[in-house]
Amino acid sequence: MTERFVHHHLPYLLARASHALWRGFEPQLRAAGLNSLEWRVLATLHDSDPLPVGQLAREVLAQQPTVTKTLDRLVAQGWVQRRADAADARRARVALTAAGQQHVAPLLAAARAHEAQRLQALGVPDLDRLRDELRQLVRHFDDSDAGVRADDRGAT
Amino acid sequence: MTERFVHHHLPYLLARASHALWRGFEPQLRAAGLNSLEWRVLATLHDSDPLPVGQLAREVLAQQPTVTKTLDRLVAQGWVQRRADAADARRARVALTAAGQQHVAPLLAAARAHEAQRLQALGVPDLDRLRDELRQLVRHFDDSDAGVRADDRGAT
DNA sequence: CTCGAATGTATGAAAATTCATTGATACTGG
DNA sequence: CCAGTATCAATGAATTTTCATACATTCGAG
Repeated sequence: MTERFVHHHLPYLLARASHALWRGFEPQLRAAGLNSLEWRVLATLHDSDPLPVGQLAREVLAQQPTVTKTLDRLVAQGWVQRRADAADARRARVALTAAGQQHVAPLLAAARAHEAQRLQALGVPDLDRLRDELRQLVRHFDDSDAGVRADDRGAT
Repeated sequence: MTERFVHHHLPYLLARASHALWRGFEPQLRAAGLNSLEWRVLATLHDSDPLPVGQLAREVLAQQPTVTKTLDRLVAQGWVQRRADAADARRARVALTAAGQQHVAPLLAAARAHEAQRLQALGVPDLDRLRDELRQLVRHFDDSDAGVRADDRGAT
């Protein structure tokens, strides 16, 4: 073999890169009383319309029961609320409370600062292009995988 | 705000991209009796020299006690072995057994095939450049963060 | 040498996640 | 309408991960 598997394998490289960039931020999350998933939930909700649990789970890359229990904790803290969905009684609509907004706001600023600080002096020539490519990749698969799910429904 | 936080934030974009690319492979892992971390451990070890537990933990993006317990499971399955380190009795040297090699081999092939299949027909112009940039980013931070750790040692 | 600090891994209790399933509501064809 | 099926979220038991700490070994100063 010419080089190690894990250095070719794109899903792993992406995860490594994510982890490397993020490294060092965990203490600030801990200080705010959040684990990674709770942070992703709050960060996702802070500038989103109220989301159903299942969709939120997909956005934070977690499974639905995990998110349900994470929400239980965040609701208990008073940072999140579940509202009824007007059109569908099975659905919950999840949103931040005012306290939740206030709690994440400084963390969002800190996360942006942390990212900027880590990226500067990094030799990647065109970060904006990188971001665009990643967005494109994510969108492509999110769309086509959703298509597959819909096909399954139809075909069954 | 012009766009959602999570669509700007590079660590999150990278994680999303990793997840999107990888999606659909989990059933094959399940079929092989592995969870994600166990898979990463086997994939990392299969083309590596025997690694100490701590270094392995960094490579698979997990914490040391998590890896210790994952190794216990993999050893119990007969896929991994811990050997003594000649130079340092505190260290374990972790390596695949022959059975472990045989167990991962088809998964590695399947993972490569899965990646190729997902990437084809994807509109990212230069995937090799993307890979290079990610490798560069990972290496930069792995090195500089290791430097920080060493500095800490010295300064304390 | 020897003592004190540092490092590498393991361990145990607590917490979070996962898997499988349930309960409740919505949709669809007849 | 109604029955059958699909979807959404919650639940409980089992598994995994985490946090804090312990144990053993190595390192370094004197």
